[in-house]
Amino acid sequence: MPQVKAKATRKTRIQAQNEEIILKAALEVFAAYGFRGSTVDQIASRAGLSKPNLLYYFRRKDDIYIAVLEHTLDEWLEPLRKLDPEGDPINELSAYLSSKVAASRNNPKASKLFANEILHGATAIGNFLKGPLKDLVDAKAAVIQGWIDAGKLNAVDPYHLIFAIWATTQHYADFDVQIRAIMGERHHAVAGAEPALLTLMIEGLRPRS
Amino acid sequence: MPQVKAKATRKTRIQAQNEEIILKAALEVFAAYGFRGSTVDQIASRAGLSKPNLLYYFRRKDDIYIAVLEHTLDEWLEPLRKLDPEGDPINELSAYLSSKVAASRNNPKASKLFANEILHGATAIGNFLKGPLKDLVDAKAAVIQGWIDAGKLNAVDPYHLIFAIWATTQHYADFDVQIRAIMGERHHAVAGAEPALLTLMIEGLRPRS
DNA sequence: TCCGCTCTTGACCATTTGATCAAGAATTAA
DNA sequence: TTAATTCTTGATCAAATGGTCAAGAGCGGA
Repeated sequence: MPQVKAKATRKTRIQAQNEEIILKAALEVFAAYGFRGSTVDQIASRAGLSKPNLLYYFRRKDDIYIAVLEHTLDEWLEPLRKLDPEGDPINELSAYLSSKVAASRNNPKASKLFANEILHGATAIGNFLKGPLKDLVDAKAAVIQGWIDAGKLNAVDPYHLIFAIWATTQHYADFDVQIRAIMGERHHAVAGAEPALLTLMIEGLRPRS
Repeated sequence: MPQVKAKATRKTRIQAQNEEIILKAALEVFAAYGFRGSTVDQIASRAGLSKPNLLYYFRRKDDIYIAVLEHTLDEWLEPLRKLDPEGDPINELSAYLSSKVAASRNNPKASKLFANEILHGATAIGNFLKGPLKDLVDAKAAVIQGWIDAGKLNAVDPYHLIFAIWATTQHYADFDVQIRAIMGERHHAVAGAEPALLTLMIEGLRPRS
């Protein structure tokens, strides 16, 4: 599997338009069935194009997949970037958690796409994980550690804290089928998730006397 | 995709032995590549059998998959079953979290298998989710709510609390590639996860004066 | 209008893969 | 030992699928 890589060419109007349609269709299909489980025909069909026509814009199935990932990686990092070292720790982390819950609700397909990719070894975004993502997490973990050292937060390993926020919030997108099976369709599970997670992570389970 | 269903027939020694070998091989392959991404040849090869021979024991690829799921579902529920209404709430929930962390470390393949299955719509275990799993979660959520009503726990929706424990602990199995990319191979991430998650969920982030 | 370039597609190909089958080898019960 | 049953596999099939190609349709700038 080739790695995500930047690419730039001039584009026709039709080109830009069709590529957008294709990427949208591909995100839906890849998110639902994974890379191996998706077929070029499926994507073409959902995009309203013939298979050869789709392959005119993206010569290989891999290329479509890479393009979809590229298209979504940046916005995925955005919430964490906003964590402000100057802000109030509790407020900042609450805001981060809230924005991740919102992302799971507003863009569950992106979450599922990444979950699939990572679950299967992250062959396409390995460099992204070890590069930009690691760098960002290292930086923000240092910020959190600073807050802890200043006595503004309980001592919780910053990396595991970040993982916990990722895990709990993305869970509502990735495992929605399980959540709906347990809570029923009508409970709007994601809506209740935000206050529950905020209370849990900020106040903890042990009652404050 | 057919549903998980019980089945009983008398078994030869060779039969029992080969079925065990096959299920072990199938778990490894399905966990790594998902249902669609795995091939019968792969499983047969890893089991040390020819493809027709494997298909002599399980007539369809679906049957192997179902059998692997069946084989793992029960033990997956076990930790939650042990949550004791008579015990101390903090101790009970700590023990549950710890046992889930241990499960992620000791049997990451089972975790990945389920993650894959649910991520793709849980077509094979839908009835399991809506039946036994939901029943168990409902029961244990009631227990937790009882603890909250008795003032022994902060008021956190029990369902979301259970989801949070699932999400955070299984994350270390399902997203291990991402965690290793960020923390490096040598950090033994899962080892550090347990104390971090315990502190986070029990004490919370806000310092207790 | 005209010409070159972009876009579209039906037909087709090669490979992969789930599944079958007949025939022979190994095992078991008498 | 023998006969029935179970187990094993090489050869093979049909369907699905990623990808190609040549030929024609459509578009845009001169």
